[in-house]
Amino acid sequence: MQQPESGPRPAKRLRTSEPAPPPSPLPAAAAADALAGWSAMKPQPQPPQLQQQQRQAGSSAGPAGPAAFVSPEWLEQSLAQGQPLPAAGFPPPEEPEVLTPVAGGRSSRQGSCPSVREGARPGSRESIRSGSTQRRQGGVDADDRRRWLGEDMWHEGCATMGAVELMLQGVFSEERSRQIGNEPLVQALSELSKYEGALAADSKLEGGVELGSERGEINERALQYARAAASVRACAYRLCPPVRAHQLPFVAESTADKICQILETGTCAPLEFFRADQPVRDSRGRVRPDSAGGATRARFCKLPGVAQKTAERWWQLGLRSFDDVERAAQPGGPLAEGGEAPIGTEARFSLEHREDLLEGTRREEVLEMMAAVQAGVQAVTGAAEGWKVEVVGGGRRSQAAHDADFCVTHPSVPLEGVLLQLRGHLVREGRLFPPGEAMFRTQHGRMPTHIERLRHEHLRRLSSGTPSRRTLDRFDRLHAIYRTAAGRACRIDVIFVPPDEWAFGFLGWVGSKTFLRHMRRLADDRGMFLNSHRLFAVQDGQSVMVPDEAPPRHAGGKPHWPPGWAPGRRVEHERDIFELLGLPYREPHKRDMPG
DNA sequence: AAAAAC
DNA sequence: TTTTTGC
DNA sequence: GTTTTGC
DNA sequence: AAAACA
Repeated sequence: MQQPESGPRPAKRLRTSEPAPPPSPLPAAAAADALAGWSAMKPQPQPPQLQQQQRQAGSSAGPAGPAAFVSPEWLEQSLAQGQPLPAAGFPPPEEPEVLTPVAGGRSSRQGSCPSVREGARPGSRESIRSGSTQRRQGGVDADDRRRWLGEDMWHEGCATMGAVELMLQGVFSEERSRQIGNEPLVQALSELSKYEGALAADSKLEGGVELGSERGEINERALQYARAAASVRACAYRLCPPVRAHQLPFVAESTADKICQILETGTCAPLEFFRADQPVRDSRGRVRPDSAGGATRARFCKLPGVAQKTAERWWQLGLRSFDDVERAAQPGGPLAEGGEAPIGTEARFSLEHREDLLEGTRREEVLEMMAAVQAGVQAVTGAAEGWKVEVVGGGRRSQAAHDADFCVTHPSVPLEGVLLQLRGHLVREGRLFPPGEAMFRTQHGRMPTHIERLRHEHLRRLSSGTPSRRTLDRFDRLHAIYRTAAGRACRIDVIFVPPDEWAFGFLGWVGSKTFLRHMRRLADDRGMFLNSHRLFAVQDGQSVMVPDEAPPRHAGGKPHWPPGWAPGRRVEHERDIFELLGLPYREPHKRDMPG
């Protein structure tokens, strides 16, 4: 009933300090070490047939013309949407998906206590028993929480915590979710999130009318689907219809409906519209402006150097495939020099090398790049010992990664300027495509004074309540394209993290994005401020570092040292950050919340 | 926020 | 000035 | 009912 | 779209 990974949390060792990370092994050994977790993971097994069904649906696009057969689901969903749906996603109901009732005996109570649930729509105040009895946050009752989380992860506190904290008790592993049988649903919700994300172009003004969809920069729909996808991935039992609202965190009526449709038919209305490049409708049945071309625009966005704006522009020029874009970039075309919307250097390169870039990075390529970074920092600093180069990002969480990310540190060599030297070194060695040819961006020189800036930002958030623009981290970073020995082009990111911020930087670069959002929200709920550099709290109107200058806060913002912690102990490992936040530790491969 | 492309 | 950049 | 949603 | 808060 304890958190399986965190071990006996209370009886933690009490250390003073051990400032220096262990010296780094030779490149090859370091590589093997960093990737040790991979060997435990198996190559992708077969996705269930649900996915094949979905693929087919996507390929034969087009709205429902004079369809020969109309399935009940098609009719139902078309009516719900107020418009005819693309017929592709609604095959004749020859054989309804084999969906056994919930596995493993946990289903015993499923649907068997309607007394609480039937009238328990959030809309009806009936569901909230005058507040006194076990007022639960997040709408999910204790039984549902327990079934969702699974017995292994469940503990007393889970019954009453907020939804964000509850989510962070979960295990987010694609492998686990696939074994349970929920991964196709996760993929469908994640796909929806990506389509929404690709639309996020600032549609503030159009024809002088505020469309009001975007407040600030967060895309609420993409966020919502990402949360739902994460919630499903952590679900301990196989979901099968009917899925009730509030059966799992971040799934209420609307999402539960879509989940049921996906489980029953393999798809749902918005998914089919996106896949067919058709505009989707909002919950009130109105066509959402600028929502056409979801599938194509999301595909364009996969190229480094292409994001929402460029994807939308290409779509509006009538381009529907990479081949179209390539033709348009030929002399005389709209994307050529002097044309209507000339293609940028980075996008042009990405287009040319799309076969490499879209395939993702293979294990051996990650190892090759890591060895090159390791050798590079040794060469440019003359320090042969002590460098730590770790794989972070998706490559650390799972086997599949679209790029290679590395965090680099050294216990004693100052990191200032090393990034620029490394960059020059790798270009001279012919390993990086040079600036002007491909993506080649660096950020450096922001580390001096960064702590004071972060304190300032922390306080500004508190006082002004301004949504305030986001601040990315201030580490020296390189974002570029690496040329492997075999001549393949791979996206690479290198991040220099000072040793005293290692745990925070590592955590922030391992992700996942959705996981970090939850962690940072929890810190906020606790009255703290977490970023890739530090954890902060407020004391006497000052921004103070946790745990160096003040104890962490717990529920209600109360200062409290967790078991094993006392003034003087410093954050050295990722696990320390989980403990300060009162969370069970999760290995990187269990932080794979989909986005 | 800041770099780079425009 | 606009667009993209990370987890 | 209103605000927040990551940094 | 959902949760937390007022």
